[in-house]
Amino acid sequence: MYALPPRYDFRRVEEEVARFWSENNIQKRHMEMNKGAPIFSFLEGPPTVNSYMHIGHARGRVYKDIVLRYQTMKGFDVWRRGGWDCQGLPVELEVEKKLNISSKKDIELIGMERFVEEAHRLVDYYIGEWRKGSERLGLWLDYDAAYQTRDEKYMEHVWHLLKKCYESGDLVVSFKVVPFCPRCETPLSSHEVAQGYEEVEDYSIYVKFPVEDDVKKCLVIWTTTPWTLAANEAVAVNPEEDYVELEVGKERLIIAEKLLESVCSNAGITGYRVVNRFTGGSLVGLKYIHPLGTEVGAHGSHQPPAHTVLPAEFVSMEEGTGLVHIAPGHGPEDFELGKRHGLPVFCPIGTNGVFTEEGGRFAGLSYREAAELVIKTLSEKGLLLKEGRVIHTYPHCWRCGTPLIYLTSRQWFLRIDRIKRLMIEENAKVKWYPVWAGQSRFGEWLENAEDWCISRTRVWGTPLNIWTCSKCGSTRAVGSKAELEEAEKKPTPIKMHRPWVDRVVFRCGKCGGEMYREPFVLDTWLDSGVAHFASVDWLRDKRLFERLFPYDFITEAIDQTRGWFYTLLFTSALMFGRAPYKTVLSQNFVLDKYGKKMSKSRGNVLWASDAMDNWGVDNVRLYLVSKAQSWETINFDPDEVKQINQALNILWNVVSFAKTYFDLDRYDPVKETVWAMLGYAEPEDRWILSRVNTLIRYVTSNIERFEMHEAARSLLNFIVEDLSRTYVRAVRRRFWIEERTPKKIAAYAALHYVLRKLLPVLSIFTPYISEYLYQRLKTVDDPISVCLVKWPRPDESLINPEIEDQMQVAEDVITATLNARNRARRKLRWPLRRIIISPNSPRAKSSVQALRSYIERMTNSFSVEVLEVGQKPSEVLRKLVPNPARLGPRAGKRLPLVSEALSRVRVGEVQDHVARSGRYSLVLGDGSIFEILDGDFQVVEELPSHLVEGEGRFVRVYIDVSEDERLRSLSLANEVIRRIQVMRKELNLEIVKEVPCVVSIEPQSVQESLKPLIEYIEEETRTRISLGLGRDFGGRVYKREWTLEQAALSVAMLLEEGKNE
RNA sequence: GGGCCCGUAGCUCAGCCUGGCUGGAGCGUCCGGCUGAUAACCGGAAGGUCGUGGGUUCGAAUCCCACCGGGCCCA
Repeated sequence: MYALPPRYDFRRVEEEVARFWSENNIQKRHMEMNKGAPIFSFLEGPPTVNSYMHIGHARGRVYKDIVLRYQTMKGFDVWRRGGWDCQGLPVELEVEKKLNISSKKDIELIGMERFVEEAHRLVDYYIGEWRKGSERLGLWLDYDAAYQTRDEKYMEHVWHLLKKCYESGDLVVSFKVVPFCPRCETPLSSHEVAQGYEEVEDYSIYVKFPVEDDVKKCLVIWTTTPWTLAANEAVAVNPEEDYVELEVGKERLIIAEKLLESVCSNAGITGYRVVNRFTGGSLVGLKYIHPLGTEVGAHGSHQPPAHTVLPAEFVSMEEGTGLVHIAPGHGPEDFELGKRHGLPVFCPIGTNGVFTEEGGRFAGLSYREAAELVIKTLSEKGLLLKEGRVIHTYPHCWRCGTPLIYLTSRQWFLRIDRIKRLMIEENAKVKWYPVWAGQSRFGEWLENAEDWCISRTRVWGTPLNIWTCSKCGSTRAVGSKAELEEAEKKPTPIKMHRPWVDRVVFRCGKCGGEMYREPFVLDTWLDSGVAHFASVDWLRDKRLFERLFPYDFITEAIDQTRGWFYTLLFTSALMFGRAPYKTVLSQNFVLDKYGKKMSKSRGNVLWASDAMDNWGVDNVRLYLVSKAQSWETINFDPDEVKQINQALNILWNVVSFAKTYFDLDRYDPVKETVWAMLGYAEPEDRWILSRVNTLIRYVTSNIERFEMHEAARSLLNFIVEDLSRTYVRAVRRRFWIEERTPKKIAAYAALHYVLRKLLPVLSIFTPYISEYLYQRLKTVDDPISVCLVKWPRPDESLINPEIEDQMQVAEDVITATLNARNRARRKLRWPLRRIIISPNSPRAKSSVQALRSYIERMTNSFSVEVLEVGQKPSEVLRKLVPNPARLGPRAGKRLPLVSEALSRVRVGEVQDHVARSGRYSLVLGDGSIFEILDGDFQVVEELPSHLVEGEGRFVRVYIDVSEDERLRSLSLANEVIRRIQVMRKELNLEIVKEVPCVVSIEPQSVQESLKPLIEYIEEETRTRISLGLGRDFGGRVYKREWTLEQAALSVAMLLEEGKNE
């Protein structure tokens, strides 16, 4: 027997269900249940396996799972191969940590072989952890066939793409200023840079550049990176703007007119005089003395236009001095300007951020150390106008947090110009959720996208497949592993990873020289970016790809707009000329309870496994989904997760309640279907049957629109409000009926139907508890697991908007009645003689009439009286009260007499008379007559003492609290029943067990009044009652005494007959 | 500096697209009740300048503009 434990314990549920799934191979059967049906293809964005799954990852994975389960249940053959992103800087950093090393030099020291082996081991470990965690979370992907970006078969797709681009001219090498992380010693792509902006405090210095012909005259520049001054080659001005020459003491300073005030206040210049004014254009060509010319000797050989003023449109009048220091080696814009004017590209800093020999006096210093020395030197030379600090946003390495520096270096790029328009057009065809994520955000990003720097000077990654001849410089691209076999020198066995691939040497086809591999590895975003064709091994067999591509659905967090969403589109545009996905669901992050970003340094990271341990998989899943739209951030608050647990506990209780009575009566859901029992259905049955079907329709349409939170909330609301609060409350008494009446079975059928419809829908959100409960309710005709059920379709024939409307009114009546009872201190178990309902509208009236008996039942009233719309009960007393403002002046001292007379006359008569003739002659107590006019009085309504009012949205309810003997004894009987039930409960008796009881009540007269109701009490409590008789049964007795409103009650319950005493 | 999202009760969120009944819900708090689903459940109450200021309109939480605050993305 599948009895339900008394409380919902998620640990127990998860354990049992997980065992059931694994023993019956449910995951595989679920994934294969629609083989051959139309395909729904999903492309898994591969998580980087450098660490454990945290709650943010879990959120994303829950959305994936919900969609995949839904599409599966809808009947699609869902493609859901897993995938793991195995390479790249993040993994390297983790390996470094494990090996306790921290730089590229250290890697060379321990040897690349060892490093790469360790990387493999680390990846193996985390893949295992991620799979375990994901499966526990319920995300059912095809993990056995999961793609791994480190596999040679996978990497060959990257090579294939690059070779194609090499041949088409889309892959180019060039010198460029790129952002470097000096700690990781590798350049970052723009989408990596985009992820690392942080607010920091930096130097803010104003520096004087003396003009060569007139050293008292200085150009003033502003910079936040003093160390780049060592590589200064020019000063740029905006030729269109006006500049001024200031006299400050003996010096003359040149700055932009528009920035005059801000510079003077920032640099603390007072007492100046404007002596000259000219356009920026007139400054062009002016030669200046390099402020660090003597310290950095290389500048001696730099010929004009080096160290002169150049025109540049980008010079802004928003900040700085209007004169911009130009270091072509250290700034992208500087580089471009330098290229236009033929400036030397001077870059005296290595990729590790340390000045080289070219750096002269700064050689051997890190850029940070150099910055201080630069400031000191300038200060000594009298060229430092002002040193300050500024807080601004500056890009940092997205993985290690080191501030980036811009350096010139030789890098490999994928050119965007050929495909840019195509990408924009293709993106417009993609369905984005929400729309703005695609149109505004991604669209804007695409408009501004630049060439993609794909080379990285690291170790653990897909190697760049370009070999260059050491003699003549010609290059070749290698497109596959097999091609490596053609090499002149090669290791055995050949491996595609570094360092082995570096040992492959080709013979140059042009000059016969030796060709060595370009020592780069590739941006890891390129690895995951080719997943659309690499994950299905396109190179070896294109058939699968052709069935899946473009993918129906992908979903990742919003940061992937610039990451994976972008690189997928980029490579797909290059390879196939179209977008690789049709629908993108954008998600957002999980923040901590206080809205703070979770980070290891802050120590507030919540690991998915801890969350699952603490609050349960189902609770966490439902919480994450129901809290907000997927594209909004959520603050994770454990207390709120517990609320979800409470709601699921209510569902548990409902099933437990149902199951108890189903078993008791051997209810047969196969024969006693809702269709068979429909003729015996009560209004509440027809209502819940309609509600559940309306719900399914609503949930389905919300899922289709990716309004998952709305779907989840409507489910929760249905469980708590409709199913538990309303329906179970309504059918409880029917369930308690002892005989197997059709009306009871009709309720069983309705409840069984509702649960059987509900659980599969719920299972995509909370698979564990849904499965657990499904197991207790499924019939022999049902699939073995809830995960193998088809998505329920609403039974349109059961949808009945009319009864849903009517019930809304009925519930309103019930609430209003309970409200009135509460005020009148009339407990629900004390029956009411009658309630009177005054409806607000014809619709409310007809609803009340239709559900009259339901309302009687639920309010414990003998009768329901329905008035006309807006009508008051006839017992409402109407009184005339004087309006003293009007009557006072006229009646004077007679006012009390008038008041008294008004209270005596018949209200209707006075009203009619006044309405007809405008006046009424009032006979006062002293016999005199007083004329009252319209407006002299008001009509006030007063309820008689036996009526108490309660107000609802649709009705006003008056309860009649007057009592008679019959009502009183019934109330008493109910009090007795309740006490006996408490005792049964305390003894934990079986529901069906019948026990003998002695009930005695003081005073005797009250006990007498109970006599006719003994049978009723016996029926309700499954007891055999002796009233006030002998105190001993001669067995073991449980006895309790109670004080009721009007009497003292004592109940003795016989436990075991005939056992001693 | 530019783009996008958000700002409604103590907390978490609906409502806004398509202007109109007294701006809702859950949780929390307080009061009361109920009790064979029971570490549940029900009723009631308190609690809101709908971020601020303008504008459009007979009417604005809702549409428009500006500003303030928070977040994200880009410079």
